[in-house]
Amino acid sequence: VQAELTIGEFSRITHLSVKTLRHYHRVGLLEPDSVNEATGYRYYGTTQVGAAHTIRRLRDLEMPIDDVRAVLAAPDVSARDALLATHLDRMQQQLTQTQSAVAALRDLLERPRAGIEIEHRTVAAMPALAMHATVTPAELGAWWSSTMVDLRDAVDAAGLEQTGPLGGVFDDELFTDEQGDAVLYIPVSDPPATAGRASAFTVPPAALAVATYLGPHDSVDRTYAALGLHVAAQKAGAAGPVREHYLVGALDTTDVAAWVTEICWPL
Amino acid sequence: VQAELTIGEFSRITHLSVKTLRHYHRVGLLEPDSVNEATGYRYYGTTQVGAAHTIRRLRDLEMPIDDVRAVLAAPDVSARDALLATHLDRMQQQLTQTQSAVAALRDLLERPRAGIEIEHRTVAAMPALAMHATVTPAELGAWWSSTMVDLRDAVDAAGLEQTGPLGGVFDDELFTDEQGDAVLYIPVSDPPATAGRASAFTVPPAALAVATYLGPHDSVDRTYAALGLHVAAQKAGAAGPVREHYLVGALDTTDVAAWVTEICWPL
DNA sequence: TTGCTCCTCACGTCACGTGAGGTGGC
DNA sequence: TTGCTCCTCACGTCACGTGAGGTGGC
Repeated sequence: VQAELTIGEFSRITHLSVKTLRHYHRVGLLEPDSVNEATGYRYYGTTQVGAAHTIRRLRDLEMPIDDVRAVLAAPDVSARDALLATHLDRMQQQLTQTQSAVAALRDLLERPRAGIEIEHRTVAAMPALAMHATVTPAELGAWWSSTMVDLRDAVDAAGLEQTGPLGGVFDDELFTDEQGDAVLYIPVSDPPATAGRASAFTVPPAALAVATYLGPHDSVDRTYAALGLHVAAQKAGAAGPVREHYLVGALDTTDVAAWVTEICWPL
Repeated sequence: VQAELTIGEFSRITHLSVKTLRHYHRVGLLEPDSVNEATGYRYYGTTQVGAAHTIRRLRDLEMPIDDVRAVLAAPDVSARDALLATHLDRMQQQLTQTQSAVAALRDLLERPRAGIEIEHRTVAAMPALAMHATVTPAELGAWWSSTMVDLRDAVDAAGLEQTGPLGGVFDDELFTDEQGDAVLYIPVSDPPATAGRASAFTVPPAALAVATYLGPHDSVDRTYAALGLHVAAQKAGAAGPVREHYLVGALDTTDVAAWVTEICWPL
């Protein structure tokens, strides 16, 4: 027979608030050992303290409750550790994003809005090898970083010669709405129909307003704004997806300050 | 006359979603230059792009909207920078907390639950100099760190001699509810009524169950749990606030692994 | 004229916290 | 018996996102 604790006792022992314990019961994360049917009183067993501690630790790390449930239900230590590792990876990514957000803020406040030069350019259709995805704005960053590497590997594996800089084509909806198509491509002279997860793609011809941006990708929105205002001033409506050309990018150097990106707004 | 942009154009230019822009209008964070009364259409001015960028940067750093509003309304650069510095401090604190939460998780998963030794002890009343506060659990950590230093300074400034280790008394409500009284005290033989923000305090006599905890304060809940279960097993109800004695703590060394804390649960 | 853009309104999300109003347990 | 503990239920918080249903602008 195991000792049963009231919710108040269990709260004092685990340092989880009574409201929180009731919430965890409601959502099925931590069910009391027994509940008195007549009174509704919850009774916790002493062996539940360990689970409570695990939950507390994971919630301190802002792991979603559904994921916490999965950790508690993990069949063995290696499955559990895999779930934890995934979450710690996510946290590491967030930290990286926060660091670049701080840098972008500093940049915005300190760097004078340089007069951004805008050039008009007409480009012909161009054969390329590409990877596509329909993503949300939140997913775009992760997709962009990983796909860039995958694409280069696919081009290398197919023994193709790159005939121009890596580029991307992005639906407007990716910025204004919740979902849109994204494409990353590498120009090659004679692309096969498919190469691994990549496939042949023809970058369409277009008239573009182009501005060049130097530095990490996080502050690129300032260049977008300058371009967008320029185009709007010309009363030209939206005429298709925007493009980016990575003249110097993540595949070339880890020094983000050395990155050179062309932003292209269709006319 | 300044060019006016529709919400869709402004969205593409600033990379803020249309839904987000409407939300910012609703809460008065970023009001369109003009709104057509008949149709409700919002029109943004080109000069609002800068504010939009600032908002975006600050929201990327999870600054609450009310604080963002304050930054935008700051009368000068130094006032603005002060607000930003406060937020960056908060973020730094969060980062520190996250790091210790990761350590605490690792500790929980890796360190075998050592058989915690519990001692019963009866203590007499003891004169001390103390600082009090009514705080929420969320505030407790920050209050604890800063007050500890303030209290030591007050004792030093009053030229008093410390007669025992720094200690704390904490209401149960701090763990089970949303608010409670917290006290930090330093035993001294003959305390003045007040010394700076500190005042005389008599640590009440008590019968205590005591366990010693080695290491950073983040994993202290495991010792609380062992003590609480021990006391519950003896069918002794809650008999007043818990106490902590910091035999080795933040005032003594920055090496958190060397900290020694006695946790005292009243009987 | 067509279809694209814009609108409002009510509700959902996430992990709880708040507070009213009431009952059971020691 | 008293008052302390526990209960439910509905709503609030925060920063938006969702989706229905409808209208205006080029």
